[in-house]
Amino acid sequence: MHSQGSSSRNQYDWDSDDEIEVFGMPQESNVHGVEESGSTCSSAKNSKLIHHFVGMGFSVEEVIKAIEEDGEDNEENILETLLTLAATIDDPMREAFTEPCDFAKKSVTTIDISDDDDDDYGITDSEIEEDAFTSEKDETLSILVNMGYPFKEALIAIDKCGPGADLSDLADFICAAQLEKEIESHLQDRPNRIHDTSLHVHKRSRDHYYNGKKKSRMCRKSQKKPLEIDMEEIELSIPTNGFSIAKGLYPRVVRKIPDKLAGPPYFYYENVAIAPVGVWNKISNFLYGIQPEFVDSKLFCASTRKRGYIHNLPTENRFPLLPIQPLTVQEALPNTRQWWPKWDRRTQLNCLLTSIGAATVTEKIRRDLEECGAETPPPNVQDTVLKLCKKWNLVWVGKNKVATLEPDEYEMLLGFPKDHTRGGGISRTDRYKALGNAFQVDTVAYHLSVLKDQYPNGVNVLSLFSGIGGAEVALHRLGIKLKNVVSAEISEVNRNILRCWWEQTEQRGNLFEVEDVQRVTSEHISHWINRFGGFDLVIGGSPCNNLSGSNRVSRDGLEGEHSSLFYEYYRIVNEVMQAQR
DNA sequence: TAAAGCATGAAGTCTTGT
DNA sequence: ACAAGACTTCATGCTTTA
Repeated sequence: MHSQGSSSRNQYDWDSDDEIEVFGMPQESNVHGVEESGSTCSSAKNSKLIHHFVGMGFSVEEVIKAIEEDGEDNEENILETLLTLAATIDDPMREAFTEPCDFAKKSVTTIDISDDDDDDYGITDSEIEEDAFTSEKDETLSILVNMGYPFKEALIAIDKCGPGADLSDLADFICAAQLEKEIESHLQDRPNRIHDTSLHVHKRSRDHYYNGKKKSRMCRKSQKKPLEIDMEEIELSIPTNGFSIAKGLYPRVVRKIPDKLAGPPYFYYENVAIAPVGVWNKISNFLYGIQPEFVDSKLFCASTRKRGYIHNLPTENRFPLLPIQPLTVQEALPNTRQWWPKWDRRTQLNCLLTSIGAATVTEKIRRDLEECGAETPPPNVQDTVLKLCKKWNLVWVGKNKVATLEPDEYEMLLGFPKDHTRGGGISRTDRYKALGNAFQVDTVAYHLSVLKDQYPNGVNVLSLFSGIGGAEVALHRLGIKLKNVVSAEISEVNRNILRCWWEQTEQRGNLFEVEDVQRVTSEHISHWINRFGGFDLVIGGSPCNNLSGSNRVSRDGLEGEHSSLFYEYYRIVNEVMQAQR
């Protein structure tokens, strides 16, 4: 092997003389979340209204005030009042909350990297993210989330009680809201919840699986210890793939990692939640029987992204990236707010895919709306327009005018630095593709946050199917130093993106690039382990091409041409686990 | 020739109603 | 408990344009 280019980068050249089979579609990850949060309002209609407007990004106080002013029957006036309030009141909290992530403020001193020196990375205590804790709201939010409370519910509690409120009051507020919701749901579908007290995960119904989680969360306050599932009792057959994500449970993992797998080295695997029947079951069986954690990124940003994660990381004491991203489209893309018609009740976007809608779609919408002339289009037109908007993730950018998202909006929503995928000879089409395949950074970072305390001096990472470097960006934003990163990525444009980011952020560690995971041999792995003293984390999401519902042509399941690369992930993880345990 | 534009459903999950 | 309808999806491949 030889190194080339910058001194901080080594290019491994396995075999110089043969062609490369092109596979590979990287990945990224995500999450999901709480659908609705508790409300304290007594009137059902009032409560619904409050939810609606809070979902749009207004604070509970503002909404209540507006409802009192305009009455609960006049939604249009309420919205106007709220918009007026938002425009006139200079709310530092809101500003802090909606401020786009600032990635460019790190002052990193440049330190020479020596390829030959494996031990001295010249890493000093970093000031990364130091000034992110500027807002009291952010800090309070962070503490609450650390305590295990859902973002959205914590957010509403802070809005309601004020950021300076006593933590116990905030916690009480959240618990009360959760309890209220729980009771409500029990009353509504009691038959499905009879088996709550038994935690046998092998029940065939998704509801039962979730009920177990729900119970554990609900009881957390009175009984600190989370419910644990005895691995012996788990039949490792996952009932179905979907896992009823819309139930909106915050990621709370009840599964217990067997002792043999607990502790480093850690691995982290990601793929689409809604895969063909049996796929997750199989993946789970390969990855040591660990159950997937299904999460929807809508808890962490303004767009949905339902993904499953299998890992052996601890789940206690996770914390989110700061600043927290806006959770509504209207906050994330403030310029659209004034054009958002009241009959379009979307507050979050659907999944960001690898391609965008055609101009004919937005043109049709414009024409349809102009033709009906009225300020409020008739229900059938509303219906047609809404369906298209949801299908193609369109946002309002003018009167009767919708538009597809721009690549930089993809970047922001997914938690990447602005212009992360811009320039360097990359086409717009490729940007959409790369971003559509990427991790949602905030989501993955939430899971990886537990590594920060454990590795104050940094981590050695084996990053498979790296894509545009979602894992690396997540670790970096967490302030976890990257000592040695071996990154396998088949796409040259993606490798270029990661390398540019690596250099641009002045990483002090070493980046090793590998083109094809299939070329990674046991010898390579042994070599790296010897050289670095072992990997701390093996992370990656194997290609989802053949799993995704968007694929109309070759949704062939885990054995598909691209998705079968999962077995490469397993092979490599397994080698690392064997070698380091 | 590379990039952009565009049309192409089915498989599951989730919701709602009975 | 069940059925029917509503809803969403890390995409592919052909055609057109620059």
